[in-house]
Amino acid sequence: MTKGGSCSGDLQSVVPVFAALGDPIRLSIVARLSENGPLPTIRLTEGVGAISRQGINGHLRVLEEAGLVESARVGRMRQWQLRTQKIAIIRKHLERISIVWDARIAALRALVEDDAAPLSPPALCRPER
Amino acid sequence: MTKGGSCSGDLQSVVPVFAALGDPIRLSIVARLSENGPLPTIRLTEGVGAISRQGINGHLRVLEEAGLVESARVGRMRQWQLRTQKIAIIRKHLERISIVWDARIAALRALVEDDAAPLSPPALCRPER
DNA sequence: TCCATGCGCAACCTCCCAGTTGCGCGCAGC
DNA sequence: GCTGCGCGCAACTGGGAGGTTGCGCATGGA
Repeated sequence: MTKGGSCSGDLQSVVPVFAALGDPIRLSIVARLSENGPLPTIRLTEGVGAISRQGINGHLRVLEEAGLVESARVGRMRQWQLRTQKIAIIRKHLERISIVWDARIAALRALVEDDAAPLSPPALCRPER
Repeated sequence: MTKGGSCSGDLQSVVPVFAALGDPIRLSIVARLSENGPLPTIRLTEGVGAISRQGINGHLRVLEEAGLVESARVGRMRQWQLRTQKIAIIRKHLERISIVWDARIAALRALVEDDAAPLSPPALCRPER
């Protein structure tokens, strides 16, 4: 578990979130929930071309297990709504990756342009073994 | 193409980016590139337990097609480095989804608490048909 | 010149999952 | 009561992604 290496911490825990968003149907579900507010399953099934209710249900389960949506029975239908917490978490991870990378590239560029001794490459984490 | 509905615009174009990040190996590759700077394929193969070079190569191709990394031949090895542009794009999409949703939920909550007429639900996009 | 290294291409295999279908149940409305 | 709508569960299936193996080529160093 913690053997994955690098100091990314719990980065691996957000893999299901990215995987859940990496599907056109699921991403459109998230977008529709964001724009139209909470919706029942049957409402989400309409508007997605040529896919059964059970197919949509499977996608909703994936989104639910990833922590991106939550649901509750309202009468005889199940209402789905977004949860923005996981989205905030992956936004933070992405921000960190961008910042660390840009800083590293800037440092490398400075090293090259200053023609300094390129030995001992800078390492924010570990020298990769 | 433009039939997908909702005013999400080019949201579907970032699906491959999320799909590329939705794999533990690929996400760890991105993290290692972010932390350790540009690396050749053979270096990325080490450190990932029990997977062949071709396996890593496949993942790198996926990341490349998603626009998350780019590569160049340096001598007899292929050097890989991050591209932060697509990361910035999906950060923007995620930010928008969070903001729109939170605003909508806040408006709904205000409607309920003010006990106003709950008819004609607010719609930032379209009333979902 | 010769050898080791790192990469690219192609074929092959395995297995997981997206999607369908069928059926039954619970709730809303008449 | 009865009927219809929306949902949940289970079994089945096809296709594609992930991974390996084998081979050949180009490059760098002795």
